[in-house]
Amino acid sequence: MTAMGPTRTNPDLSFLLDHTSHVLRTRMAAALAEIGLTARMHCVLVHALPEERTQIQLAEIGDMDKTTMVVTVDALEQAGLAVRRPSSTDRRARIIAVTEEGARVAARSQEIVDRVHAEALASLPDDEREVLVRALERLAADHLATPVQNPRPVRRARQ
Amino acid sequence: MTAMGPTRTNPDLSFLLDHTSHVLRTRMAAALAEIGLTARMHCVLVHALPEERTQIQLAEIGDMDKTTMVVTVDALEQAGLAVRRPSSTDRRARIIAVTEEGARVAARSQEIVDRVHAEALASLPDDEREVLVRALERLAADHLATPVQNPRPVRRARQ
DNA sequence: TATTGTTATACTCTATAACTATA
DNA sequence: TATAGTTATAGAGTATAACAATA
Repeated sequence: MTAMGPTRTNPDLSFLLDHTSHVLRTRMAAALAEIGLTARMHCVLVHALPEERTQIQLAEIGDMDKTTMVVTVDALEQAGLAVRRPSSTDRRARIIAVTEEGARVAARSQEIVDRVHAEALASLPDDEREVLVRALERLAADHLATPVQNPRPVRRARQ
Repeated sequence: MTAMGPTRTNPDLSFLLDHTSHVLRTRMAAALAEIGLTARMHCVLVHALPEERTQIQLAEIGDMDKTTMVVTVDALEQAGLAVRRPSSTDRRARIIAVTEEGARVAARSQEIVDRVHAEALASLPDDEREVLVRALERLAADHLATPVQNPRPVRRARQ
């Protein structure tokens, strides 16, 4: 959200992407909160629904750490939307099984997500809408596909 | 970075904006780190340069908290790029004055910012590039102008 | 030895609260 | 009373380390 410079000839792509993604995220969080979900809970729910998937597989899909997945699945279990089931093929792994209530909620949350996206896109002229999505998909697939590794802080062993 | 759903008919605008803004941010951080700057330091530097501005004014421009501005200005002072000067009109306020070295660095950092943006935009076809920027500007100005206030956690007084 | 999931916690980031000096 | 800037720190988020069970 930091304005990267006052130049008017060069569009501030950083600001535009940061601002729009941030505001859309707040809108999405508010809309999903109405049915008691976070974006992560929604993500896990909809990807656990069509196929038997383990926590690690769901973590990869949602680009979460496995420890973040633990708390997300905890929240889904507490809400009665999913349960951990032992995998039949790997006794270390847990399948995340969506409950009936979870499936109903997932349908509603996907409607909410689609509606929030559609509302944003509907605010654009038809021609801009299509090109925006195509250009973002191109950036995400090519030039802005992979994060650059920035130097991380060291982490000491726990006492 | 959480995929919002598997629907192929509805583009996942959340993912596209989150992913592209995140990756661009890592590229920008890496590029600016080569001359010892963070994005915030760059932002304060370039906006302090053309005009006498106080910390509060710079905080508003960069959408930072005033406490975040304190540490950012601390970093600029330690790097010898800016100094705090008392305002001649308000003895509470501090003008952030950019040093000569700071002005040189600001010119270089603005080049870096423009280059990183230009590289991203150059990866798109000409027609997509223009429309992408126009559509993002429209979203940032209209439908995605203002963050929605999500319920905040309470904060107790310190002991 | 490597991997899944878990717990505990170190670390960062952000912003609130409290404070001083001044308006 | 309100505001600019500062300090201290609460709280959230994230991710690393260590571990148990299993591959």
